[in-house]
Amino acid sequence: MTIRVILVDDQPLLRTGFRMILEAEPDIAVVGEAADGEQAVEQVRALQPDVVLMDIRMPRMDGVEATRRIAGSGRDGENAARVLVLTTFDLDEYVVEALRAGASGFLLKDVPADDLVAAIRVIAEGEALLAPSITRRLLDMYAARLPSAEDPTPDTLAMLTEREVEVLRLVARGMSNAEIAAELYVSETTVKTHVGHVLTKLGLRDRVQAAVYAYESGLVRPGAI
Amino acid sequence: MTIRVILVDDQPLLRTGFRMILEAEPDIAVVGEAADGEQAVEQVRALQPDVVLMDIRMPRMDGVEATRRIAGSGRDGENAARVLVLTTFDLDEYVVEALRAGASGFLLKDVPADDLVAAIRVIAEGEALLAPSITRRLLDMYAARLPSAEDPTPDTLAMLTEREVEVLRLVARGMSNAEIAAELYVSETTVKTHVGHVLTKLGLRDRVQAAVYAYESGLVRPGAI
DNA sequence: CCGCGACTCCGCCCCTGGGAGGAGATCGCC
DNA sequence: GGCGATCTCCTCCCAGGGGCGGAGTCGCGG
Repeated sequence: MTIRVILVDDQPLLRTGFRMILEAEPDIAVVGEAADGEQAVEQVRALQPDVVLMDIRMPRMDGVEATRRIAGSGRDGENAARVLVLTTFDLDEYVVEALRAGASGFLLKDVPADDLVAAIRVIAEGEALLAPSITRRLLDMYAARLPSAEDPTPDTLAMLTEREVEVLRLVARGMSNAEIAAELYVSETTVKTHVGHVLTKLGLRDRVQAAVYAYESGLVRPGAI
Repeated sequence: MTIRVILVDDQPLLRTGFRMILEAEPDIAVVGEAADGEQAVEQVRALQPDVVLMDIRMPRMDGVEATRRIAGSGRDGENAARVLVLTTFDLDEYVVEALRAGASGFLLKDVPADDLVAAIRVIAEGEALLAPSITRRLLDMYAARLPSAEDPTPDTLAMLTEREVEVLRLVARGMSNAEIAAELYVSETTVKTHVGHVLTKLGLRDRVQAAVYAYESGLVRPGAI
């Protein structure tokens, strides 16, 4: 059971290099090459590979979009090709976008040949694999995102009184001062006071920013309405 | 420059096994052992290791909490020990919790000795590393989060023109009409027109509701700012 | 007891925001 | 060519939002 691989990179030399590395492995076969995203999508459709080695920076259609087309098609069709993304630098934007696009792996181009081959085998089995520096970044984002969700008290939010948080929640539901007043059985003036306090305490300008802050801080979250 | 490691597991036999594997490496030294979370935290404080090999299931204080204490202390103190979590099963809850707690790595206990040693070296360098099956799960969660953002078209949103969506995004970042105008190089009047169209098309009253809608529809999501 | 913080309420003033209504430019499609 | 959609810009109007200053009640803790 050989692993069918397609190489996608706009530099022919690089493709040749990878091909030589991979052809040396008995269980891996390079069945196709592509120089840009559009070709890649066509090749994948035509050749039904197991793994696509994808450069992220390419002309015509970039690697992210190509990854989306290829990996995304797995939802309807059964056997989608797994995409292993390669890049020279570990630029944030590309990493995040590629992973969201459904890539199964992400390696830097300076990866040792052994690691590349090992990565292809892992990915062909349906697992996933990231370069350590990227894993680290992912985990950082992961760790950074949740503290704010577990205890929705990112410092500044802790300065608000109970009532102010209550008002902020209602602001974040798009309610006007009058509506909030009716909801809380207080006068509109009182609501304005609370809103004012929230704004000054959080260093915000208007209720729109307050609503945004409520979502960003995790105080309210999508779907909770 | 040897890597100082502490082993944390409630099974003495397992600790001995790991110790034998690691002591065979010239650049790794096992400087301590602990049988539960509380001991682990003490040992880390006392011995200042580089890497903590942590079992996730333990009496007294579980691995997640211990990880939180150890990795979390890195925010104030400078050199926090990196935590490499080990587990028998790749149970979702533990994985997610441990990663959120700040673990730098996650491996299954059936990992080959070579891989374990390699993982410790990677983590000692400040990078991160996950078992492929866990990487896969992480990416799936990652990718699963986006589909709703890829087609942010809960019917009504589809009625907006490209420009209107663009304006809506900026409104959802708390920007005023004047700021949006500056950002898009158009007049404030134009922005007001677009905002007005967005409101009427979506059946909303003001820009606050528009911002809320942007979050609720998945057009923008927390953390994406 | 007195101070302090939280919550409540008032009036005044100004500015942003949003509605109404119109208009010119470009593009693509019939 | 004509038509619709999109994007752009304008004026007039006024209600709501937010800053500012002031003030009253309650409960807690020094």
